[in-house]
Amino acid sequence: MLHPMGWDAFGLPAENAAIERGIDPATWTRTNIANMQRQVRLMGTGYDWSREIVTCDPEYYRWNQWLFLHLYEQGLAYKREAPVNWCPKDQTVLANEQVIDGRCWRCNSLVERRNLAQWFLKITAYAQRLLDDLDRLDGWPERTRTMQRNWIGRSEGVELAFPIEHTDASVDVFTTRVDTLFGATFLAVAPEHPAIHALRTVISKRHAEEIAAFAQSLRSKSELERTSLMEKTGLFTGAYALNPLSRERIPVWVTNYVLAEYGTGAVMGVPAHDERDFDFARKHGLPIAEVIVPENTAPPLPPLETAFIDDGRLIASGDFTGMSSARAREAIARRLSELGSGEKRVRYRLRDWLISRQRYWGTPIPIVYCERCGEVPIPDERLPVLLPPNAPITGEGSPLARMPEFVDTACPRCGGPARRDTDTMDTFFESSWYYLRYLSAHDADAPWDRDEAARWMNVDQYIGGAEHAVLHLLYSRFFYKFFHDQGWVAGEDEPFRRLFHQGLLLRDGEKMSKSRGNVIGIDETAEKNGVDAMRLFLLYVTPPEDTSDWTDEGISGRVRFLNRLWRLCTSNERTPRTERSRRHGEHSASAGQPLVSSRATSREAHGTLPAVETPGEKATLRAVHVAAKSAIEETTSRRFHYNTTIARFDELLNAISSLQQSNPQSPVLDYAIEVLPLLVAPFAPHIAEELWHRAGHTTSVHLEPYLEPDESAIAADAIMLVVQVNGRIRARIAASPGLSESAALALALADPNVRAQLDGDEPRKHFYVQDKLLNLVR
RNA sequence: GGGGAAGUGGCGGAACGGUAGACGCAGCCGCCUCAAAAGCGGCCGAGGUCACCCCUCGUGAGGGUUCAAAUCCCUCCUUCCCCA
Repeated sequence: MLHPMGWDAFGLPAENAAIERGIDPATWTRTNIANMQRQVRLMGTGYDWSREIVTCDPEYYRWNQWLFLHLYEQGLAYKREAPVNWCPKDQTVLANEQVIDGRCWRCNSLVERRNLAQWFLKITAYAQRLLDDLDRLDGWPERTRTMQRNWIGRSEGVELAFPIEHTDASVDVFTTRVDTLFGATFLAVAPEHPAIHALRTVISKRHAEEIAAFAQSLRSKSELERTSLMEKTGLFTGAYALNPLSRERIPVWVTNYVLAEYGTGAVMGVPAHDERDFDFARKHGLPIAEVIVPENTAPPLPPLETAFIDDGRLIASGDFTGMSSARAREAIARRLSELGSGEKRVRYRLRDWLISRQRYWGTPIPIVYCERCGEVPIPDERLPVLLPPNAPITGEGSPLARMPEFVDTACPRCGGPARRDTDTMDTFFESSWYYLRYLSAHDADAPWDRDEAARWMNVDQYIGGAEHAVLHLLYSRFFYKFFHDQGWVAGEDEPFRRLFHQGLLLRDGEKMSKSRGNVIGIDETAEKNGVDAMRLFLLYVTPPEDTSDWTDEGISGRVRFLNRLWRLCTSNERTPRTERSRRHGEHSASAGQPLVSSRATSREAHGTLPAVETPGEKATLRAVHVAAKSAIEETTSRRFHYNTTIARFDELLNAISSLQQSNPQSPVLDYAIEVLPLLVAPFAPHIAEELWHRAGHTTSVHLEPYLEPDESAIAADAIMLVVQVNGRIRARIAASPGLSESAALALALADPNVRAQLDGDEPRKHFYVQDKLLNLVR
């Protein structure tokens, strides 16, 4: 098993520390990593630190650059102009989540949308594969797969052209509901749509000015505002388009709810059968033409109160009248294709991944701009392009752009003067492939070794927050498919076989955060309660997929558990080991040796079970093996509900306590106490190791095979048969296991309360669950 | 607005169609102690004159499927998440 640890170290927090407190991002990051690493180790985790990676280390990010260049070579990394969120004061782009109510999250100035040349990765080239392969990821939570499906957003429809009257121009629209084409009563285009330019010849100066002002007023609005929050508004352009099939003349409007960068930037307005178009048409007095009616509807039709968006049967649609929506979609698509006016198309909601950041603390993009050769990639052997130290980080504009010693360089192709790209990469770039770097953490010649990748990949169990469902987890899948296509990884082209989302840890019902001041100090809490108690508590409060709430009272229960464990194990030391061994010679290897010893397998090592005579002994032996079984099952099933396993440990201590009182000389007591450290070792590693050594062992408990649950110890030697009459419990009868159906029936019918409930009747039917329950039906 | 998940004692949670509330926290009673803490033992969903028998009700609300439902299905309410 490979269980490594590393640090996702580039990104904004380090840069903000530099801006706010003047600390060098590299120093700040190193200090934090050192402290966090110390705390991770303090918690008694078992990572392979020889494979530790740090993404801001040049030895790591040079491979970011290397991968970028290979993507570039394949045409999967490209630069183009794109509208971005731009803060005019800070002179930088902002991510969507950094724009709050249209304003910069930091300086509160109004954010503009600007066209800037940006680097993109062509994730859309993998859209269909990313979608299809979700079906195979059955080790992933269904909700995560659904989210990715929705994010990719495949839709099948028709792209068709509406010619603009009196011009050579036409406007393309995409629709999944081409069956409603005869109901189009207007054409809605984004105010930034390039066709607006072509309309110049047919629209008046007054209209043109209004449209320009309208576009300007929407410039700063985020997508969310325009499509959902704002009222749907628009302006008539003065131009008309022609419906390609009906040849009907429909007005062209600009609207705020159609986005230029989305789809074709224009939609056909069908008010009768689309809610947004319905609202818009009502507001602006546009006609509402019904062309789809529910099956079995006879005219006359009542006027529509809302849009009818379901499939139905076509009316008032020329040759297509009478067809079902499904048939009409096919027929109309075919006709449009014959006319050369449109084609069936598949579109995805997924957009290419914008990776440019005008920030300092990230991987420099390994491209230079040469006066003579243009855009030139840095050759592999000249990597890495190092991030220069002492950057002027002020929070305003790109720091790298203001560093001539970084920007001015020589063209790797012609040697002439050239300028470096001053953008850095989105930090999701490095997190999309780090899992492969663990395999060859110190390889100076390649990002990872192909043989190692063939041996280890893919990741058997991946654990991460649900907030990455459509970010990190989608990008990683895209990268891995690219690696697979390059032949760099073998086997399946999916990186993570099984995925588990852990929940958050809250405090007082709120997310722990420095600004709320409710963070628990790991050092102080460990000092006060001990690391083992912290570990047990975290596992015990909640199943790991749920959000947990840290409480100081809650942890006291685990402290008590550890104290009990300690007392039980150490009190037994009063009896000299040799004496005990002589007394219980049947299950100890030789006098003076621990009952449990280090051997190759659990079966050999933890060997023979002690003889059981009393119910208390049976219960204790059973509790030992039930606990072991729980620990193993929660692990192998990948359910990880160790809260139930720890409850089994509580029960075990309860059983041992009472056995200790009733039968202090019992060999089962010795056995249980011997294996206790072994059982709790993965959960409370420190106390387990100490108790293990105190019990006379000289090797680590953590190198020992886990206790193999013994089914004969788990099997109950007495059962309680629950007898129901008509589904209600009427008796509990003690019996021996292996009770036959007829014997169970006889026992039940002999019970006075059962007889009373049957009131002299014979049960008509009965249902028997072996050794558990008998339900009699009157 | 659409999609998804979840609602169980005072609290965190068990119970993957078969004894609802395991285990812990908090609380109450007792033992120990000069006393307290710790520890140990007991009680702890609601109700019927707790007689440690037995009965009734009870897993957000209402309906359904089933011999049997916290669990499966439908409607509604609430909360959270994702998307618009």
